[in-house]
Amino acid sequence: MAEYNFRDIEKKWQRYWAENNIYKTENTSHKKKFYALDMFPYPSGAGLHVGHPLGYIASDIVSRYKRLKGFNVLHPMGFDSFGLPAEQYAIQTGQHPAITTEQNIKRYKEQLKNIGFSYDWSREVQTHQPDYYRWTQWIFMQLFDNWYNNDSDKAEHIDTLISQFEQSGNDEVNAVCDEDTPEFIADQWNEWNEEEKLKVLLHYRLTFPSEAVVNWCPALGTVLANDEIKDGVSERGGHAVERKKMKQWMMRITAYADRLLKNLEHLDWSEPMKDMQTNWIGKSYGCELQFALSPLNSPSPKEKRPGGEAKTLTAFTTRPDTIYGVTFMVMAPEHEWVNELTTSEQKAEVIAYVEAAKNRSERERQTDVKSVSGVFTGSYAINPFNNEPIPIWVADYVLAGYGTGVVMAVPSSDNRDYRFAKHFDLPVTLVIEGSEQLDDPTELKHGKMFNSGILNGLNSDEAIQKAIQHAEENGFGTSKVNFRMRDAVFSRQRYWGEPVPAYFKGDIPYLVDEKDLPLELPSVDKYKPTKTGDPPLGRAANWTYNGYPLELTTMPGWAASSWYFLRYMDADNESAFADKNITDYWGQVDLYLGGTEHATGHLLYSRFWNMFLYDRGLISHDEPFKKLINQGMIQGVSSFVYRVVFSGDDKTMPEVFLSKGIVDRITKSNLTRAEQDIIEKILKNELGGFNEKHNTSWSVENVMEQKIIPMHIDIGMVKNDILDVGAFKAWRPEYKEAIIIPEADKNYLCGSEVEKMSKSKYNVVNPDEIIERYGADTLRLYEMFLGPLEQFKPWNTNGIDGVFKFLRKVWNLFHKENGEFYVSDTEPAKEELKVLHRTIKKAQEDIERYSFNTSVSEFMICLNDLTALKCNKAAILEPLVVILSPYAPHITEELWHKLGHVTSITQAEFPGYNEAYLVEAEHEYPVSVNGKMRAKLKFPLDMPKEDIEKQVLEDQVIQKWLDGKPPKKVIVVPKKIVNVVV
RNA sequence: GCGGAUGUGGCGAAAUUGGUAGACGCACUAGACUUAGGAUCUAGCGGAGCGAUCCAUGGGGGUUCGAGUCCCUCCAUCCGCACCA
Repeated sequence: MAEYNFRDIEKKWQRYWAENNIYKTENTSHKKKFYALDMFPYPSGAGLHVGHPLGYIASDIVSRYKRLKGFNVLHPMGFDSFGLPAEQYAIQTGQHPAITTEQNIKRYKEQLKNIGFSYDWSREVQTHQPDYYRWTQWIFMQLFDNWYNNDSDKAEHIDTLISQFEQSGNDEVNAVCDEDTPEFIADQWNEWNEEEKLKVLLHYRLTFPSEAVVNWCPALGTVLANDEIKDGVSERGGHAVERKKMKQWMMRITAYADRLLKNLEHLDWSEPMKDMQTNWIGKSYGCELQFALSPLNSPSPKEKRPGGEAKTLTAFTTRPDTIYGVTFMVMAPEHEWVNELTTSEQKAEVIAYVEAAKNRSERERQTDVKSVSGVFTGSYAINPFNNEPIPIWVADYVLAGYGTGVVMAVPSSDNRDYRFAKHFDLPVTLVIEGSEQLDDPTELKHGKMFNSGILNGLNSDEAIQKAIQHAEENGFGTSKVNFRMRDAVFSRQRYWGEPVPAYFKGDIPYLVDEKDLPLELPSVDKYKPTKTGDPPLGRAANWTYNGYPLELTTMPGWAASSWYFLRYMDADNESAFADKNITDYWGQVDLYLGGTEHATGHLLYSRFWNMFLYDRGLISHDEPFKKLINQGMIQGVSSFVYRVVFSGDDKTMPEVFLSKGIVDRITKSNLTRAEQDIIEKILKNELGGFNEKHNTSWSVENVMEQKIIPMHIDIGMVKNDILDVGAFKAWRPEYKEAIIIPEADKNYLCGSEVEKMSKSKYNVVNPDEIIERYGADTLRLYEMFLGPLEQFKPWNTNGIDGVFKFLRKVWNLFHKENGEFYVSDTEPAKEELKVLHRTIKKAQEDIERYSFNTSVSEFMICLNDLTALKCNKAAILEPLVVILSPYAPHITEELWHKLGHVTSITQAEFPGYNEAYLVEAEHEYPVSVNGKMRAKLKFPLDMPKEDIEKQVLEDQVIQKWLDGKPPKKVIVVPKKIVNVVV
């Protein structure tokens, strides 16, 4: 048999592609463009595992396919190279993070090149390089110099705002700004000095420094974004996170909340992904209602509050229709009026509660959502609809950061309010008809209102409208839209990130001059925070600008990744982040591939920045990613051994490992007497030796009394769940003398579990191993064959032989025993052409709908058919090689050249299929009676329905099933089925 | 709690608008060639039955001549958000 020597073939073509710049893409072309993009990786020290290339292979297939279809394809790759792991390594070793980062990048690139991707490496970006982050800093500066005008509904340069201030103050300015922005008139503005003016402008800038409550992670010494936290601990490392007030740079992403939401409609993204972003933005319609305050400690509405001023408490609600059901109000413990509204009698209790709430970490608050707690302030507010007094409480189920931090509690329709009312024995007023019949009235959300004054008889939706209208007319409420999304914190107390190009004169931030970009990372002696708690940049000597101190925090990870897709278009540009003509040519990313984990991080921030650049006329599309596909994660299959854990800290304890079967039976306590004897015998034996050597006196009883815990071990030591005991004992010095208790058949059985692939779980499968053994083409085909792209699936190599065999058979069909290439020049038979055109059609349709697994199957069927026909004709092979090339570029390139084509396959054309070969003159119809298949009959395709019906009814088999009865009707579906209805 | 997804042989999975369920591959069984090779080829492979045939797409119900596919309901698993008023 001829040898399919994938190693030589793959090396040969990878070199050829590189030397001849086969995949270099031009920025101008008469061809239509196609932009296929992968989410660029963070180059971690562990290298690529088999999960990473899944999406890369899919996008590479699409890229190669599109090239063959005559598109000018942009298919780049780069590295998101600022990040925490490199920094932590730097802290431990003192080595500059750039060194590790660049080593890792080198390794990643080697691995990527081995798989045979068709990237244009001349466009590579590395976000930690000054020539890249120079533009990240530049975009930051643009954001600083812009404000959001609600009237034009876009970002505008700050100068337009200043000129409005000069003419008419900020009364008529409709901008997105801070809540505490002062009101002023033109005269005031014009009298202010520069410092005062700049201070006011900070309320409007799209990026600005601010005192913000942030997620501070003491263990990492940095601030984390909400999406970097999972279950109250940091996503990386699982360290505790606490709430802390700190000076931070912020990004006014909330200005874009509405557009980020609305644009989702037009994006070709999966529904779950859109839902995730929709929920994250969390738009809710409702109104703010003002509740006048009663005099302290008095439920009477009549008297005026001491001090005269009629203060009101504002609450946000989505259900103003239930206003007559309000029986109390609740403020967040952090609310600024808590003190003021607390009566002297309640003071002690309230202060204690607020203190306790403050000290409760976010984590505790989150995990403990069930328990009800709160305290009465002693004050009352007035329901503006019926002038009833309502007691004001403080409770931590109300969040300070959402709405106004005050809730009008309607225990009859909100479950949390209901539980609160039950717990503190507060009244419940029903307002929706039918809720009186329920144990829990809050289960009925909508219906006809009653007990509700002016809203009586209306249904909920009408009542909401009426209530808002009533409140607006009487001046105690306005309709209001609320968002769950907050402004994004843009500061990290780290070294390994982009320096923020801003310096301070006193409190006022100024931008560095554009000509001084990039503002390069300074060198520091250590990568830790300073003794005074400043970020690492505080260690840099002369970290100043014109004598003023520069910002010490660096940018978060999402800064660089929010615009890298634009840099690929024009990666070497030194005078702009990218040339407008070029970004106009490439436009949107036509296909973006990456994981779901970026739904509320990267994919939201990059839409925000892109939209901002669009507003400023710097690019021509307001959405960066037209089509998004989320490839599923490839999980690892971890192996476990079961370790007996001795209580206490005795250094002389033996290491004992029990086989899985034994553990299972011990935990179910149905170990048979015989089995127990065997275990005890082995243990006794082994322990004897151990005791003798270490002069200890462990007994079988000692061991059997201990806890057993599963422990991850390297999957390389396990085959078919059976442990290689020798390898295990050699794995770690402490296991050299381990006592291994196997099953009755002398094998030690390991447990297994499907988990995320990670170094710490010892379950990482490296693609290099697969390539070494089967070749890159097999790896590519196999990853696609594994199942639907978007699905999560554990890695297993069980089926990889089938894919490898397929490639070898392709090879063998066109080679003699001695390895000589041979194809026949004879005209292909009709049957052979049919096989070919069916495959072209299927493969094309499958790629177009991103169903790569089915197209691999189609290739296999094609090969089986050709083998059966003994077809090795050049006229069949040539188009076949082209359609297979996106999947297995190396072997097909080799065959292409053997056919005598001198150029690379990239310049070939994807062949069209010919319907004529697919249409059969006769079609075999399954014939069913009442839906059950009973016979197969052949009819010419153009035979009229009536004739088919007639012949079907005359058929003996069908007559048998009709059993003499005449049929009610006959349904003929062309090219599908004939169904006789009795 | 809210939102979303998935459920088909021993396994990974096909079935594009309702139309022969299980394509293709793995594993397994038998045979051939060879003869101690993890090679290749041929055949079989959801369950029951000698068979015609019957039963099978998480469970139950419905629409239809016909349902893996559409509707209702329940169950299980996974993911996202989580006291958002």
